[in-house]
Amino acid sequence: MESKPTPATANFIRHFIEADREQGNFDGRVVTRFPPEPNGFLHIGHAKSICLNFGTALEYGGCCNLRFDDTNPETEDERYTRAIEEDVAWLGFDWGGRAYHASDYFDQLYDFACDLIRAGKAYVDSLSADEIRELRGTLKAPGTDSPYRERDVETNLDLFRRMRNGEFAEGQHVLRARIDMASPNINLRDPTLYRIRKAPHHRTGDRWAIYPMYDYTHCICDALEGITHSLCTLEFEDHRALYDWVLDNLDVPCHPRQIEFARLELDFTLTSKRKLLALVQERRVSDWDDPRMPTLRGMRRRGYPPAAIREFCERIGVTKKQTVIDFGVLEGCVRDELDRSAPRAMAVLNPLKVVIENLPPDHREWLEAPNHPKDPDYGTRRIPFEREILIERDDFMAEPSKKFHRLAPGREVRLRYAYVIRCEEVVHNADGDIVELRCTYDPATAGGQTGDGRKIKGIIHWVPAQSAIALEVRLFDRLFDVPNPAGAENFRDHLNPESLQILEHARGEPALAELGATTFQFERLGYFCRDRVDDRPALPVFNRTATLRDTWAKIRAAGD
RNA sequence: UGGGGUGUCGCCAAGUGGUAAGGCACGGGGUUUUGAUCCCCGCAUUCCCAGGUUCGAAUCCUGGCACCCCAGCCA
Repeated sequence: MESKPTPATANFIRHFIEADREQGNFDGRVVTRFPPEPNGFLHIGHAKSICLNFGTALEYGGCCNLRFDDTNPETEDERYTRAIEEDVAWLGFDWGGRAYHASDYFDQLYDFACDLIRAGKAYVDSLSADEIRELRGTLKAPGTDSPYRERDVETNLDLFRRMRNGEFAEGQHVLRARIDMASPNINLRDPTLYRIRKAPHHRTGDRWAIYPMYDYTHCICDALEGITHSLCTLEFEDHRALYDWVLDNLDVPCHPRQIEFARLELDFTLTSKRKLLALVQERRVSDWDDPRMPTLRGMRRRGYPPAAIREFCERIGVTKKQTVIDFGVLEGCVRDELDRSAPRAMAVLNPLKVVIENLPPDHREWLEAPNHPKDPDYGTRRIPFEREILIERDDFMAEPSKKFHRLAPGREVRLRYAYVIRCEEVVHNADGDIVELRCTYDPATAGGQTGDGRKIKGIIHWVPAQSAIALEVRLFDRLFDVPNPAGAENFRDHLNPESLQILEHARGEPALAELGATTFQFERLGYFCRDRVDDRPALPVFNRTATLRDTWAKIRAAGD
């Protein structure tokens, strides 16, 4: 990318950071954090946050921490933590060993809560959840003070200690901030700080019977880690007042600035952990890393290079307005990156046999082809040229349309990296289907020349019939091709994996295996990922010659 | 008149009083042993609407309109 008119760090965030630096806030440091809750796998939406947080820190010479927001023991699990670390690393970011957990701070969080109680800023409420909701008021009507709001400090301290010791049942008490039940901002109507949970925590076991809430925890963790700019999504805008209230009323080392940005929305794509989890549990997909999943690991198996996802995050920008990004933008980034980095090979999806009549039956000639059209560092591979070859069925038309310049009766076409052939005869079976083409080749046309200077417009890919190996692959439609993303029941109709054979020319050739790449571009067909899906390679991205949708329709029609 | 946000090309997005960047998509042309890539060229007299201030407004003021978020002991 030569010019980057819209870099990963949003300009509106830069304004805040630069204003802070001019005023000497945070000693000019910039420290961010990526704070996932370990209750699911990372998806494309998280990639935006990761790129923003790490990108911003990098831009200002700061650093970015990884922090697991593990304050809800009921939904979280250690396996997610490891997966998240792997995915962030795969995306290309380094948290420099600073991987923290909110649970690391449980003791300090508890002490701070006691400080709040002693300052008369928090109290133990013994109302039920329903009663609390009742007294909270509505969007338009103010709330009402709890009858327990005026409990004295000693009682509160004692109750809170006993809550921690597990002396009470879940729901019996709760610790609340003492702010303002009449606040127009509902988050300030004495929000819950701690609730009783008897569930074991994946890291602290059964050491705790109470767990802190997000609003109380996040700001303190930020402060303790010396975070300067706490970037989060738009729905937390209303929570900023609470974020600031907690820090203003506690003796913490610093007061980070919370800045909100719009979360990613990609059309046709689900970015709701709940729905993705449902897909896995209902076996609509094989697992979280199924290539149809919009998870980072799904995309990895689909063949998306991490650089493409980073570029995507840069192209879409970061603002405060909620938008829907065209899926094509992501695909474009993937194609651009793959065009740059994917080794090339030839394969045929829907074969049509071609017999080259002026070649002896035992003919085998080794032709050399570059593995990348622009980068010689990718080396070359050798392809056997034989009397019988296979070409793509729709590279031949019995009655060519005006714009069609590939093979047709009496016409010539170049076999990529090989010779020009002419179609002399079309062989049909009893049903009238085309089963074979009889052609002749022009020995004078090696190396891209034609000998007599005639121009050949069409170039098609091919595979030697005897030497080629069959490879079963699976075709996948777009990720979550759902007209109405809200309706999960629509999935079934759109998640239709199909398998088919491709014939790869590379039997006995080490080229593909030795290149070390996971994704290859097959000439004029698209990009194939060699990562395994149900023991078969997945066929992921398509170039414009054959879009995924078109190919799908084609395969279906051919299969009927 | 509950509070908090957002409105610039089909989709993103710069712009912060000086006369509408850029990307994607799209259209046209050229190169090409992938109808790919690559390279040119085109693509908002106008910034949600209506008034106002100003020599000058997407940017300031006033009044509307539209859309999103908030009443978890989730994050």
